[in-house]
Amino acid sequence: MDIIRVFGSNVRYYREQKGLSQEKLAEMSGLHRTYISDLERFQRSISLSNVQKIADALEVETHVLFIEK
Amino acid sequence: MDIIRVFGSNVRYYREQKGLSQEKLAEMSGLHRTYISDLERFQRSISLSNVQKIADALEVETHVLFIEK
DNA sequence: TTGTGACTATAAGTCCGTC
DNA sequence: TGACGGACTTATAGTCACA
Repeated sequence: MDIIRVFGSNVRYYREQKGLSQEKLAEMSGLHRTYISDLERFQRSISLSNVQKIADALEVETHVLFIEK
Repeated sequence: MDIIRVFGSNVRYYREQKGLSQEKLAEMSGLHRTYISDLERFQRSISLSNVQKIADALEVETHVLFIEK
C-alpha cells in the first residue's frame, strides 16, 4: 500500500467523476496542469498544503483521497 | 478545517496513545526529532512520503491521520 | 487533452544547539 | 521531554516547450 499511488489514483477517479480535465482541475486548485498530470501518474510526492487545495477543488473530504479503493 | 492542523493533532494523539516520545517516534519513522516537534505544532507542511513513514511508525492507516476528531 | 524532460526557485527536511 | 532558533542540504513546487 503506497500512499502516493493511492492518492494519485483517487485524484484521477474523482476528477473524472466530476467530468473535469486536468487543465480545469489545475485552474480550480490554483496549481499547474503538468503538476496534476505528474501526481496522477505517481511522479511527485506532493505536500499537504497542495493536497488540501486539490481536495477542495474536487469537493471531497481530504481523508477520502487516502482510502484505497 | 485545516489539514495541517488535523494531521499534527492526530500525530500527537496517536504518539501519546502509544507512549512514545517525539524522539522515539522520529527514530522509528526515520525522520528528525525537530521535525516531529514542528509538525505537531503545525509549523510545517509535510510531504506524502513522510506522512506514510509516520503512519507506519504509529501503526495506523494513513487516512486516519486526516480525520478530524 | 495529456505525457514527458528539463529547468530554477522555494519549501521540506536535517542537524547543531539552548532553554 | 519538548519548544524553539539558525544554518544548512535536498526534495518538491512550479513552469515551459514539445510530443
